[in-house]
Amino acid sequence: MSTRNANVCAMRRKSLANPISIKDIARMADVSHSTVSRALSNSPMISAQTTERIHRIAEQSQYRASEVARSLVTRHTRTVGIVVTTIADPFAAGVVDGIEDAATEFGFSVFLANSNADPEREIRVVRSFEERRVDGIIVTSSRAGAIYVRMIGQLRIPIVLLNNQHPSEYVQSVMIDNVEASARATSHLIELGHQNIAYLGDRYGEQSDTERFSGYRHALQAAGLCFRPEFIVLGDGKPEGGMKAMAQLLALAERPTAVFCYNDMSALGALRQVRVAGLQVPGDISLTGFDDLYISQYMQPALTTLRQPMRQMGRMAMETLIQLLKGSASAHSIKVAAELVLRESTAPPKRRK
Amino acid sequence: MSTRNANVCAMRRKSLANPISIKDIARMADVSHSTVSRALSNSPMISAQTTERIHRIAEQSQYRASEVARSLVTRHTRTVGIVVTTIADPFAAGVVDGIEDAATEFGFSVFLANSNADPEREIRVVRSFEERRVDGIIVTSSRAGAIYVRMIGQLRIPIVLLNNQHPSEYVQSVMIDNVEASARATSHLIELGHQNIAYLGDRYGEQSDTERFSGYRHALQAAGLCFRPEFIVLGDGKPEGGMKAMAQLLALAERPTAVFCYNDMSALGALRQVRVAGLQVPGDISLTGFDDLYISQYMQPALTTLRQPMRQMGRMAMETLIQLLKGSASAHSIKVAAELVLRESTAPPKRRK
DNA sequence: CTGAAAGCGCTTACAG
DNA sequence: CTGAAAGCGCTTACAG
Repeated sequence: MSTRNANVCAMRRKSLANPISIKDIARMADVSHSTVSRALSNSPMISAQTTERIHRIAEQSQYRASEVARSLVTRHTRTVGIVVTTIADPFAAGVVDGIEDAATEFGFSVFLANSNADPEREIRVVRSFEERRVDGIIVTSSRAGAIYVRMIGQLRIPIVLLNNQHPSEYVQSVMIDNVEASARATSHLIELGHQNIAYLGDRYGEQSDTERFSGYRHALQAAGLCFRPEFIVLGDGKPEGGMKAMAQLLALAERPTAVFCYNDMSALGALRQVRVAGLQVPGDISLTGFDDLYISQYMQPALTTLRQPMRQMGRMAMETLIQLLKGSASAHSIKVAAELVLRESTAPPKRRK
Repeated sequence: MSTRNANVCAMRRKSLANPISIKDIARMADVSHSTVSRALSNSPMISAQTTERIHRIAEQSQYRASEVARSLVTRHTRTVGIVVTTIADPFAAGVVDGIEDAATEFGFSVFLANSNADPEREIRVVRSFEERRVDGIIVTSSRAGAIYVRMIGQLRIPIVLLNNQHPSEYVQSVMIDNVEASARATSHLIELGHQNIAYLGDRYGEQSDTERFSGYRHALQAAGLCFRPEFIVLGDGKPEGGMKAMAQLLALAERPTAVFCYNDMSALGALRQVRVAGLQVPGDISLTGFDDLYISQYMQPALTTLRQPMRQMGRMAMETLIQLLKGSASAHSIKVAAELVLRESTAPPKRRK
């Protein structure tokens, strides 16, 4: 680098690194920096006149108060840390959208971090949030085990878990009511006249899978329908796995007439596989999903599914956190009900027995 | 609240607000806090012995260095602010995923904020980022006008724009090459034998729409095909608008045999509308999209589209920012090529003229 | 109503 | 190799 370039760089760096401070504007206004600080926060201690004058000067000189300096003395940062598996997952994105909305409303900024489903990375992320001195943490759909939850319980930072594995009793959480919802969707299928209903689950042993499966079984049992092990088939929560699992179902001597899918992504794959096999939904097979992703209403046929109110859930998590920060006691665990959204992918079976 | 509760709250607050500091561990180790600071950053000035001892003590006492205090003295925060329209948009989510990945790699944390396409809110967001003293800002797909871009150009914080309206020459940017890509997709349709190709655009006057339309026209012109105004129809970038726009096309006396859609979401709606009309894709009409969202490969039929490498683009934006921070000059504007992904939604027209 | 002083938790010259 | 001192940009008792 030439000397001239080096100089330019140095100048540039300097200008970048030295925003104007409270002292600068104190000098301009010919008052102490305490007065500036008070005026800028509209303290009643300062005369209306000086307050206004200082505001004007601050405005003109494009002054931006340093939140980092302020945080050091106030001992809070007005930030939240959010950890998601990956923000590319539409469910996570919906939740974060809701959190961000509420956070902004309360004057908080949000740190976002992906765990990539890697427990070690998740721990590093939480650690970095501690160092950033976030006021609170929200973790979404973490699969990190019970050990980790205990660790997190010992955290000195308030935390709220959203749709997490093993929320434990030590932390606040907001969870979708999986078993109730799944039972409802299964009952819907039964009421339509289906007797051979399959469950297309998730092979990764998610707690949500266990719960949804449980709701499915309850509904079957309540209706006096027998449980058929060959109707239980496992995907991976994504279209790819849904296709493979559906292929297994289609290969059966006696095919189910309806399939309850673990989530919408699985249902998308299942639907595709049915088509590949030259069959129709819901003509030959009815399909239900879980989540109600934005695209599900545009699937062909539009998907009947259980709607998780992602944005509201995110909002609730943020609001719970705010309560925690204020020290007011609030519900330990919020269960939210999914809404059954009836669309085109479910219909009565072709021939009743 | 009872007195007892109040006490509990006070204790709790205290424990939350007072993490252990460098002074505490200095006391434990019986050294000065300067020594602790140096040992913790593995300064060669400190003996291996003391360094190790201090590390052990810090570990045991769960010490977490305060990034906020550190930031105050080092004058950088190792944070980036990202502004997206809404993180619920799958394109934004993909980009943020890439940014986050690269950021973590470089030891940066990311602040995320939604602008909700509201210029005022966008300005507030940027302002809050300034106060947070972020080291840099990345703005994705902002529609905020040229005035705003100028304002942002005067910002003392390095900024990089991704797929933005009017990037201007004052700021770094990474942009998809819309016109080249669109021309390629249109040419693909032409090579298949289509002569009546419609353009289903976006009514909000996005620059990307203008550019994609331009690529479409270039390709038509290069092939000597005449441009038909009635084949230009406007959606809203979402399935809903795609449906309506496609309905207009289907109502035409002479229907197009292929439709180039502004983006995948529009194509999803268009596809649905074709189905509603009892027609087939690609049998009766070929369809192409833009983006290659995750779901596009699972559409029925799988969508032929132009792939924007969202994660890589996010990564590039972050890397550009890092370069900027290091003061090294880098390309002003990076143009990235979209990849034409051939799938099932395009085929030769039924009857050639 | 205003100012001087102390302090938040670090880093980093400056001494020794 | 280690420590005392100054300072980053704020807020907030304490005086006047």
